[in-house]
Amino acid sequence: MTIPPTEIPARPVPRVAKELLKSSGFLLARVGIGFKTQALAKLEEWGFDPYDYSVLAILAEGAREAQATLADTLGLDPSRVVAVLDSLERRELVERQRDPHDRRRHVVSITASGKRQLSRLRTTMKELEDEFFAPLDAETRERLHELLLVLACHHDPRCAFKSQDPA
Amino acid sequence: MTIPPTEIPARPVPRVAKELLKSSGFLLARVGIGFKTQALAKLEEWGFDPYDYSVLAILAEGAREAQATLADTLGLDPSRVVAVLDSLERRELVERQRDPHDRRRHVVSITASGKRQLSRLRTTMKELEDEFFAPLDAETRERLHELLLVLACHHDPRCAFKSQDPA
DNA sequence: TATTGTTATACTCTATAACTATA
DNA sequence: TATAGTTATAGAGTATAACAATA
Repeated sequence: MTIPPTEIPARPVPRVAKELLKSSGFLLARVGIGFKTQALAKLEEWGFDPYDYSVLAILAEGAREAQATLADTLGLDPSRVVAVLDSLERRELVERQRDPHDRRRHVVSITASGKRQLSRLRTTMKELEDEFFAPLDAETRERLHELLLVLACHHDPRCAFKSQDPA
Repeated sequence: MTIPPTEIPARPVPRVAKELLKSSGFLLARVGIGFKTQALAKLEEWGFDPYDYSVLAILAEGAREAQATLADTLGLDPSRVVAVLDSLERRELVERQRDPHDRRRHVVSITASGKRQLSRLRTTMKELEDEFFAPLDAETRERLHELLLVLACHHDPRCAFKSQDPA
């Protein structure tokens, strides 16, 4: 039962470098990717692709969008948007119609069925968040949210809350 | 110069769905990936691959590791660790030696040159962080760091600070 | 027979660029 | 000629599994 004095223990506890744990950026990336991984796994269980939820959420708010606008919003190449919409349209969660004012354009909108699915996804994501942020109490979570929003807005103007009325 | 009243404005401001901005998990993922993207771009400017910094940081602390341990720590398949180490060894930043106690093993360690490079990378990453977190004052940054560490530890035991002394 | 590190294969993802139809 | 959407091609990245050496 004596452990032989090898140079390297057979199963040392693998640990992240302390240097990296001191880096807020590293932690931010690691935790953020951790959440995203869990979220995508959850969505996949329900038969959804990575961008489905975002697209449905955008359409539920903005009503009707051209595909190029969706591409801008999602930060995605227009050619990739096609595949996402094909998949959503096949399941009748969104609709494409020609814009009568410019027949090159497709106007995309969410269907009633799409809204119902979105509502379910919302619930699922809410549950996942409650689980993920469980170690933080409500007040702390709120504080964290504020900080993240500040950073998000600072690095991407698309995140800015702002009423769209030009009035 | 009159704007024709098309159904969809030619260039609407693309904005992220409000629903998503209300989600802490979504913000966390987005900001985290944003930082990682910037960090990788920075490292690439210096001729470094994504895992180079982590590997050097681990070796600088833990001295000598078997490749399988590195794989565990990095959450990487052993076959991928090979390529990372090949690249680092070619540049003489790390060394591989056979473990005399078990000749199947390679004992990996950082070289003097590797330590110098690590020091430069450290500085670069520090600069990037200062830039990235600029909208937050020092105290707030510290608070954010604490929260992230709590979450990181909760979801991955490898993040736990713990003295390795079995004493 | 099991384990360490390595190499080879196959698959997925995605960026790019050609293509059509409209303007 | 330029733009919106689509399709096709090629390249990078990665997971998987076979492999050689050692235990």
